[in-house]
Amino acid sequence: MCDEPLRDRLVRVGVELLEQEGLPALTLREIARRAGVSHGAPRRYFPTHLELLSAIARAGFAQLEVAVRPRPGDGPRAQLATLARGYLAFARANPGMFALMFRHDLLASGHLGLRETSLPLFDRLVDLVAGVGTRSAAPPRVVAGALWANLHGIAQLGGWGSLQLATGEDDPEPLVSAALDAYVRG
Amino acid sequence: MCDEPLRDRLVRVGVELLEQEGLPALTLREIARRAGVSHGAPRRYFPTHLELLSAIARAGFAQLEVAVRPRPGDGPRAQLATLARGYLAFARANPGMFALMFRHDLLASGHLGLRETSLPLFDRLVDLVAGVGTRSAAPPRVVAGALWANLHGIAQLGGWGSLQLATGEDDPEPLVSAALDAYVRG
DNA sequence: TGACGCTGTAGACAGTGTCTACCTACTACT
DNA sequence: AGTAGTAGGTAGACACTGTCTACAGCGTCA
Repeated sequence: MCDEPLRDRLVRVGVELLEQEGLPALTLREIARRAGVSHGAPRRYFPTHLELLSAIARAGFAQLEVAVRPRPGDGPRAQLATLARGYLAFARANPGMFALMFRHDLLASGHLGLRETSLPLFDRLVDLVAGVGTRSAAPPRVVAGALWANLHGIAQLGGWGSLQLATGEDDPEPLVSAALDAYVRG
Repeated sequence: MCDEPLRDRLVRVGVELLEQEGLPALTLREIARRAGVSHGAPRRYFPTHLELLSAIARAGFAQLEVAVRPRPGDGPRAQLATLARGYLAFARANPGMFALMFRHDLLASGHLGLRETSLPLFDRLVDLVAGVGTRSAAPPRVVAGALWANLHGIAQLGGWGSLQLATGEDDPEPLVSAALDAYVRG
């Protein structure tokens, strides 16, 4: 039962460690320790710490993809709302993973798999925005970019309490509704 | 001419180092080296690395306040545009500083001076939003929060090229215009 | 003169990521 | 069957980090 490949085990242990202890605890040596191997072992599969973190982040993008998956039968507007609220809910439920996923200084930039997972997601957002119809003359791709940035900003600023402090509102939901209302037709 | 207090010199050297070498280079020991003192000296003024980084970030917020200062004689709409574009321009011109300012895990949370500088700035945004008039029924404070999150998301995602990759547009200006149009009256 | 703070030095410590030499078990070939 | 080769993991060194503690130089004031 212990025949799980070390490569997979390292990523799995990393995800767990990230959930339990947060991003600063996600050191190469601690991951190796929890996986029950020496600190040099990960090097066999991940030449550098960044590559291991990138693999963990890629697992996070896969989780995110599930979190924003539309429910069957929903129209474009409902799918868009699901995507937006799913994005925020994911960031709220997995703060460490969300922080890692967008810490580009920690990730091997251009790493295969990261852009592969996130770009199709954005394309889906573009399609939904185009399907619902925008309020501005800008092309759907630009509106989708602005909307994504808006959701991401809410997640980011909300994640460390800045938005709560500024607006006096603890729930990010009004902001999400405002963003959706601002960009797409009701 | 060398009578600049070490405390100020450390912050100044830190700001320069951040501009020149980026956030990862901003170690306590390197700052001390460039300030020409031993690595233990900063401890006299900043008990921990986080406190020194917080002081540097506070200098950054002061710079930001200047960057978004409205031009005299402008109406609320123009002031709002100046604030939005100034925020983006600052993030673009000072990527390292911008990254530090919002790396809450690196900053001493609740550090005096950080919230003191950023909250009045947000209040100004609220006033401008209220002055111009919003497109939604949400209170100005919520709209201002959503708009801030939007600008911040554009700055963040644009900073590492994700938005350019997604939208195919290199200039964030269309996104800023879209955000302003989406939230406030033209 | 002598005690006392203030300011900075120097070294130790545990922890990190990376690198290199080695060791072992298994595979494949002659 | 015997042996060479290799994949997979170990162990230790290295330079670097932030923190801590003991100590030295210096001015001030009683």
